[in-house]
Amino acid sequence: MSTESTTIAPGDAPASPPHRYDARLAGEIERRWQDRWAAEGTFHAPNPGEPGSEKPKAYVMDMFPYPSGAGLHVGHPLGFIGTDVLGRYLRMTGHNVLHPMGFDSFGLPAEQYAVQTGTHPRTTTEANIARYKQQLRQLGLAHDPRRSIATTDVTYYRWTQWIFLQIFESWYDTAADGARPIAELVSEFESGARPTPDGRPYGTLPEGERRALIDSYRLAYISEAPVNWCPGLGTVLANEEVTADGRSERGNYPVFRRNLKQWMMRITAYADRLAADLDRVDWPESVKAMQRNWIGRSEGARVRFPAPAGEIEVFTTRPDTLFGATYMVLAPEHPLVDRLTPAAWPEGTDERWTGGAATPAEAVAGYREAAARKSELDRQENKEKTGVFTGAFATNPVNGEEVPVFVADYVLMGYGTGAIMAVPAQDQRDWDFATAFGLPIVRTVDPGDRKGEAFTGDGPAINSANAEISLNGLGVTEAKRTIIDWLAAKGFGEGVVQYKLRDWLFSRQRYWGEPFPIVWDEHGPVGLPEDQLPVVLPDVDDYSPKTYDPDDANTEPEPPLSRAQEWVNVELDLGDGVRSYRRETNTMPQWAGSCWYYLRYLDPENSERFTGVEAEKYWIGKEPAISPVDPGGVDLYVGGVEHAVLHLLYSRFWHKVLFDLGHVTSEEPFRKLFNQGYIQAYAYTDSRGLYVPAEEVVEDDNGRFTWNGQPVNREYGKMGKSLKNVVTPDEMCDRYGADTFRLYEMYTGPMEASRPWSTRDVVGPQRFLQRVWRNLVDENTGAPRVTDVEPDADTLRALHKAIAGVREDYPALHYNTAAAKLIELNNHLTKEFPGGAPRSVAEPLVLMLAPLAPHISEELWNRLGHDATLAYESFPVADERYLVQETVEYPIQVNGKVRSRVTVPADADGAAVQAAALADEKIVAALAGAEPRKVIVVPGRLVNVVR
RNA sequence: GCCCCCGUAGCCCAAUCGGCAGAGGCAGCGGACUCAAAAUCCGCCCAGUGUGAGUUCGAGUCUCACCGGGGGCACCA
Repeated sequence: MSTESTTIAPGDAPASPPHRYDARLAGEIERRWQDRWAAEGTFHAPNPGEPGSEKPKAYVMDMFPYPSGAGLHVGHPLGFIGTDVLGRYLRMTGHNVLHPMGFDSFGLPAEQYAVQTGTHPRTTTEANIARYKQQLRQLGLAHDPRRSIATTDVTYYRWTQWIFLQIFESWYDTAADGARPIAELVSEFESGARPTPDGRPYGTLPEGERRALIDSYRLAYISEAPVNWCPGLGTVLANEEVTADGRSERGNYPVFRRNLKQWMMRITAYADRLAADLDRVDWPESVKAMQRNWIGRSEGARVRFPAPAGEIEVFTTRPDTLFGATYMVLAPEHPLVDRLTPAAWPEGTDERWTGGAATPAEAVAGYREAAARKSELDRQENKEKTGVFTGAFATNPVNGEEVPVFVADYVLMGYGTGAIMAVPAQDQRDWDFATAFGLPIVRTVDPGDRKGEAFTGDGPAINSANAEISLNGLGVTEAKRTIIDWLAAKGFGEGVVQYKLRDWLFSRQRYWGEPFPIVWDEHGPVGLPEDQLPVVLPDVDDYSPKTYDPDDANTEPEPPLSRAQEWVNVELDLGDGVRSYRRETNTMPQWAGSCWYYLRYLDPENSERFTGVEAEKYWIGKEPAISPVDPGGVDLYVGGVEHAVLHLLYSRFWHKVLFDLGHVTSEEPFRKLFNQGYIQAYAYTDSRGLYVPAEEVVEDDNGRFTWNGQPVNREYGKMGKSLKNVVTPDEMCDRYGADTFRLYEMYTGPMEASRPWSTRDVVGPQRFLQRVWRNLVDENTGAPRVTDVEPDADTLRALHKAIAGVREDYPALHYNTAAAKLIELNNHLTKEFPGGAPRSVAEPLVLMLAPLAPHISEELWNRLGHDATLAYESFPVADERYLVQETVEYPIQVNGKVRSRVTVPADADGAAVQAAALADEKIVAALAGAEPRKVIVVPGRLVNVVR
């Protein structure tokens, strides 16, 4: 009864052919080549002077990641793969390519984990970096492993501290329009070339005063500035760490605006250059626009209005409307308010102006208190104009009118002078206030038919003349120029440029950041000499800052380092004998390390200098051949648009300081910037609104989504653990291999486009690689199956068309279309050469595939008989002969609609094409004997007959 | 409220200077292979470009308005 059973038990199902390119074989190939690249140092980029550096260089770089505990998901490597493809292509076209990777490893999560568990942040950070490196390695990225840096490395942050000292020991010389060493400023004061503010000789000033004077010039300085103080977290926060309703993003604690002593960086000194030099870099217009907007350059005038308590200075962009200034407003915090306020209300004060208070002082105090209590949210949502009269008047300098002075919170202390001249006729905010308070409105620009609102457009000036000057009839631009000249001549004001940009709050009350290379004596901060660097973070028992009752605004930040008393109190000899100092206990913000890492990659082992002089010139020096105003910088910097302003602006600022001081030759850090899109993902919620595993959701025939049979809601957005829709590169490498994963990410769309992740679609790229493999390798034996047959003309045309196309697409970062062209070529091989591809086509195909799918390409190249890596092989070059067609098929349109086609020799001239078109029988029929009115022949494209 | 970007087959995406709307992939359908299925292979189907005007011999592409989506800024004088 027993028979040979042909039933195959599950588990040993007939395996696919032993040498089929599947996930298992891909994995084996990938690990083997990754090991070989590492062992041979394939991607080591030589520095100037080393063999290989004579080639043209290319510096391609990613925004480095923060190594979080969650590891990478499939969205993170998109840009990394994109730069890798470009780098590999450039290497094969004869470039010396630098493609490094590092880690932005200071940061809050490791510190918070330390607070919770007592684990040193360095332990967590290093474990996370190790995991990131492993995840990145499996993707086959051609980084130079010798140049990997982390901002938390002591050998790195030593130089972050050094750069801080450069900034601290400099001042901005507006005459020279650049930073200079502070020692030169001291010399100017000492010699008397530069007088002190009150004229006393510098040498006669007490030391404390001399120090304070010099400190007030430094590019890094201590300031008592309004900051976001969060007692619940025990730290000050950057603006972007505070939510719109005035709470901390992390922990949701109240945040208070408080004046606290903090380190600031004088980025405002560079506002003009930061704005102007945007014209010299190759960046997306949107990012340039955001930076310009952030810097907020506006041209206008300062005008002084005489008042009993002193002049009130205002900034206005519309000095042409001065004759329409009918009142003034000071910000509630304006220092002049108290002096202006008289003891009693003037006779006949409008009741709407007093806020119901008996005296001006009372009204002002009440209003200030109310304004301070208002949350950011109130101010944003409630734009109704409020304010009180100070009881004082000032004099409009153009017409001698007495105008009332108000306090109102729609004027901000932080912009301009904190005071405005109000011109209700030409400013809607002033119009609203004037209407609410019954103030006069005088039109000074002819508004045409517009009534009942401010007119902010251009038009002829009216009502704008005094005994000496008349603006009447002038347009806005002309009127501005005229009145500024008059104001300057009379000493009432002058034209100025104003910026929205503020100085950069640079200190944080945290543990896991760079310590400042600063100690304090009785007079203030002292920069440590270079030989005392690095200042190493001390070990502490408690990593948390002192926290307080979240609602208690009247508390002071106490950084974690301040408790390390034996570290804080030091005896040092800084040149005048051993003395006692206290170390600065704040740490730097996370932006510090990322401000200059692109410089350290150039020369990571340098222990004498932050980066090598020659290396800087070689990799990022100015290249006048690109443009006469080329500022230098990284050739391509790829990252997300979320860093459009802060990181990129801070980095540009530091770079310009280093340039001014002669430490670098380039003027910008990043010559070309590219924002990659995001991989997004669907997430699904059940009827209770809880997220369900996205992987398990299915779509039914009606297009509805269900999970375990129950209907679920689909949302589209980020990938995240809490959304239960994370897909990791590790999973993809296991299921398909890294090459398939790389190809999928590059193939689904152009680099700049955001797009949904779709695991289902990954089989497409996998099938393609499988087909390439099968065309070149026998799936049963693993032996190459290329032939030595001469390819036919069609095949050569297909090959060279692909080469020409791919050579255009790679450098333009159009990887999706490059891949399509390779698929097309491979499809041609599949169809025409079922017995194996001709070697003369197979080899260029492999080389062209290599940037996108490097492991399989290396393996194929090897099996085709080449021992060396293909990383330095020459990229195929198209032969023009195969790109020209012998004949061209012209579509023939009649009135723009295609009616027929004719095929003519490719070298036929316009007349011949026209003759052939008009002779076509369908066209003859369409014309029905009539003469065409016009015939348009577009060479190589089409013919359009107009009847 | 202001500014910027994007809307092309069921889905992801192509389309030089304005010149035949389709390169490629996914899904779907049919077939080959298989006892069967998976995998693999071959073939096929599918939109007139968000809407409405305008310029043009000709518009996905240029202009204007509107609709939808995304992003930035938001009392910055």
